[in-house]
Amino acid sequence: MIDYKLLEQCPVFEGVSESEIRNILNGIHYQVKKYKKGDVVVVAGEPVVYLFVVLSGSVKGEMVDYSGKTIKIEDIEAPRPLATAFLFGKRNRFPVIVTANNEVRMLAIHVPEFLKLLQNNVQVLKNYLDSISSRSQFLSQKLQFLSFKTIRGKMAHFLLQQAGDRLHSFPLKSTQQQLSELFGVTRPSLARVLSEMQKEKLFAIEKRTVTLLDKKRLNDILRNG
Amino acid sequence: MIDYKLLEQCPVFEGVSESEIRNILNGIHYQVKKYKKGDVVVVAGEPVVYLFVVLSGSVKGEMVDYSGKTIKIEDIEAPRPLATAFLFGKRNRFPVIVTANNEVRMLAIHVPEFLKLLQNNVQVLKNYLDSISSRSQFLSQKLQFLSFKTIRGKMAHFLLQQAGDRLHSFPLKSTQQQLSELFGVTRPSLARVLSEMQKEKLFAIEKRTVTLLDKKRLNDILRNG
DNA sequence: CGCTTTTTGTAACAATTGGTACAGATTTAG
DNA sequence: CTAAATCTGTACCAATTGTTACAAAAAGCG
Repeated sequence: MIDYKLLEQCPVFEGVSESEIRNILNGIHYQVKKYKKGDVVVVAGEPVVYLFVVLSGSVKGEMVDYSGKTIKIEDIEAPRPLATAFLFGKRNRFPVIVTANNEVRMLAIHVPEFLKLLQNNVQVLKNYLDSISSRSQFLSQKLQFLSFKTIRGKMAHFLLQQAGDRLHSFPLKSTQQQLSELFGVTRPSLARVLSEMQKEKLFAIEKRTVTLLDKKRLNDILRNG
Repeated sequence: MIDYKLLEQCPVFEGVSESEIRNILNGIHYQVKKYKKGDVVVVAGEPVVYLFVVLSGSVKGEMVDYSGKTIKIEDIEAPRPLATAFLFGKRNRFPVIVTANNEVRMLAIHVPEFLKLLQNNVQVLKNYLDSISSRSQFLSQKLQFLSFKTIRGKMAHFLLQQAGDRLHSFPLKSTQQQLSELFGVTRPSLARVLSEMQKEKLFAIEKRTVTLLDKKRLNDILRNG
């Protein structure tokens, strides 16, 4: 049996009532697949032909390197869906190998059937579009961030973005350690750059409060490094 | 008048015949907006409420920095659509300011209307899903690529990916210059690393043909740098 | 308040990459 | 085939970041 109540929590079915979900699923073809602990659900590189939703239990996604070793990426528990960003598009193949952590049941909807579902239910369509769009927008912002090569550039970008409409001063929520992880650099390297930039009167940090002193030059850094 | 024939070339309407496009558009509300050279079509940060498609003329997208200066990002000519990745999702705001390069006519479909269109026409739905999914997949791959910090890491990743199932040898399509741009590094830096890695017998390049000599160590580089 | 833990500032040296320049090799165009 | 254009290999030094280590400052806690 399918726990329709639980599926209300699934991003794809968000805002759809238990009874509606029941109706929706009755209108299309789907399967419930069962896996035992250790079973391979999908292999990396395999084309995505089903929308999988974990109904009970949990699975793990692992990257496979070229020598065959695997590194765990994430756990996916009920009622989350699998690889929603890879149902369509040119490279619609699983980026990871998925295996069952324990006794697992999965809802499997064939992609053409899912397309029908999208056409028959606006809420699901909106959910799905929001989901993959948000992901894309997140990636896009992340990428923009990484496009600044120097720590100076990342810091200038970060500060100007945080400042936003606030005039010059705003509180800094994260520690140097957290910031350095966000930037993907080491903590001492970040501290050194912070120190240099403050000596140059670009900004001042006092008691976790940032005051921008020279927005013009901070902007120049974004362009010229 | 709308040039329906031209819209066949638009990614959103790909595979849909001229007459069908006419029918589709007759079934929904839309506007044709006109702009003169220099007119601002949308401002960066503004919520995206219309799907815009350039019907004639061209527009340009520009980034606005924090001091108000703009940098041109791209030109969009008929019959291309605008900001398709930002119609939905949490941050559905224009990332750029769009202004007309010349006399421009734009097809403007309100997002709720576009949702109807997606429900009424499978081909358009598939086109749109493919389009934003491909974009997301592209960004994802780009990010994974950038996650390798050293040139060695990027090179190892690139070679192993290119190799794929091919055993050890494969032709190198791009020049060092192109590769260095893909990696976001300078050409001499790439050449130096290539030279070092070949001295270490990791691989050999001869006449644009790559031969992998030590896949095991290339994999180690991916993990440990 | 006093103690512990976390955060920050800083230094010295190593590793990596960038910038620039130039000569030889290769490819392309005519 | 020859000349021009492009690509490649390499060297040198500057700039940036990583690594490791340690002490001072700040924050959290009983």
